[in-house]
Amino acid sequence: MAANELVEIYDALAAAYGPRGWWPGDSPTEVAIGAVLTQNTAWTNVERAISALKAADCLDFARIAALEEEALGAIIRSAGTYRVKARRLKALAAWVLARGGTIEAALAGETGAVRVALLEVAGIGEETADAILLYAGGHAVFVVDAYTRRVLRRHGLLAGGESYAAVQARFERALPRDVRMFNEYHALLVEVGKRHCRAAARCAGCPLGHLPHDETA
DNA sequence: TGCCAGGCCGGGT
DNA sequence: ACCCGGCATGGC
Repeated sequence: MAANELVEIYDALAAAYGPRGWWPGDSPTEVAIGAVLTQNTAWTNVERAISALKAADCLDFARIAALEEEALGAIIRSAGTYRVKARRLKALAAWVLARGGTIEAALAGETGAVRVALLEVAGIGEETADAILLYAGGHAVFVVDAYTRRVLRRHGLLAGGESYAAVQARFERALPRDVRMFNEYHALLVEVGKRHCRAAARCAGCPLGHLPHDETA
């Protein structure tokens, strides 16, 4: 890879799309809840569930902790896998309440330690943890998701099969450890992924045209 | 109309 | 240490 191909990709995407203003969500609480709801799920379905939570005045960890799991599931039904997600949101709510009662308090502290603690919550894996850390907590961790992998794979920068940690380390080694940039970079990868690299779509016309393409990836 | 979406977990090799 | 099925709605 050139001096820093990941920086070049960032520059190309930033030039094409500009600031994305991510994560969609008005508060750290909404961001964290959205991170769970969007697991393997299209964002349009998550939006409905978040609206329903707002309408029920339940976009709040104390309220979620107090809700019956079944009732919570009914509210977030449109997000899919709603029984699983109700359980996971309850687990996250319990975690938040045990760490001060607000997501801001729960996420305060040294990044590595908070990450380890988050990963202990049932239903919070590496990607969800990192999305919460970065977009709700302002921690400098790079979020690796399906779009990240697909875009890099299609442009020859990943072979496929690399671990989450390996992909993440590559970004974090190549880039300045900067919350703002990590935030923006992940958002840009999702944008280019949605426009040009969806599973059954093609990369034609994408801003990374200077790189090799493998549209079967 | 089937396949897919901004994963994660548990059980089986 | 992997690999796989289950979870489930709504859009194209």
